[in-house]
Amino acid sequence: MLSLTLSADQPFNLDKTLSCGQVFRWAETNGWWTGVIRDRVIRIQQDGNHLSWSGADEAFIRHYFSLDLDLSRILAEIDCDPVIHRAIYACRGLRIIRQTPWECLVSYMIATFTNIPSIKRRISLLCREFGNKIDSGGEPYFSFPTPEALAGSDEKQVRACSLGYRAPYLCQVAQAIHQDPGWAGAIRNLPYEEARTELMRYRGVGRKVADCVLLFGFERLEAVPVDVWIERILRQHYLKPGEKANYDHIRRYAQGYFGPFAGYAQEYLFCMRNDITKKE
DNA sequence: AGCCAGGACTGAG
DNA sequence: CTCAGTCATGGC
Repeated sequence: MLSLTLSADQPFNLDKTLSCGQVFRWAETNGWWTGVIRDRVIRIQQDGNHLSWSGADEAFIRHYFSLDLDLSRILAEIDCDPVIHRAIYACRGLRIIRQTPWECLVSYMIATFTNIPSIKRRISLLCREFGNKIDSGGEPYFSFPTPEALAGSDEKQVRACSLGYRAPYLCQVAQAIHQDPGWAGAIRNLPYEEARTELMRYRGVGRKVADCVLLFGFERLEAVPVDVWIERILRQHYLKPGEKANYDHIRRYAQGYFGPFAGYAQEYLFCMRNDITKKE
């Protein structure tokens, strides 16, 4: 068991970070979060400014949770109105996790046109079916399937993970990336708009999925994924009533309004989606 | 029971 | 370019 003490000027909230819907493979049981990263089971707990965990070294934990970023400065920069201010107050310490591009891409392809509990369930089935079993004493855990494992699988078997019409997209992207191991490096070297266009060449990857992958998998903190919730929030609190605005209008508005860390603003607003949207 | 969900694709205008 | 129809599934 390892531990570290967070400095006072470095806000971090483990619960918000793992429960806000950016990652889908962590589960909490009486205070302890358990997740699988690469081939390792990680258990972690926060008690005030104290972080305790097993399954990884400190450098990995700091990197994964972006503890090296000056979050106070980022939050100060996006804190431009009462709506986002309230979200920052409520979710302070939420950090955007550095996911691996492959897992992030597949996860958000699965995340189209569904809800978060279903996404978690489907990814869990996918790992159980195509990942490697990890012995950790108690219940079995499974690693995320490699491109190779998915590329060589039967589409029907993939579909059986409740994936529906997404199954052929997953098989295709797995084959493409298995044949092109340098895909992530190539995208990492491109400017935002070009990286986005490149990601959208994969079938099943549209604007929203591409923005999620850039934000959560490639550290493009200016990326603003616009899902139905973010669109609702922006229309209700930021855009003019009835303003005609398609995806890219809304995305660019948020990027211009919140600046280079607009992705953080997006995630804080998403975290507050149930409190700041009125249903009618 | 029916509506909705971290959308993408296709074809028509 | 916009717009509607369609896609497969489960949560609530």
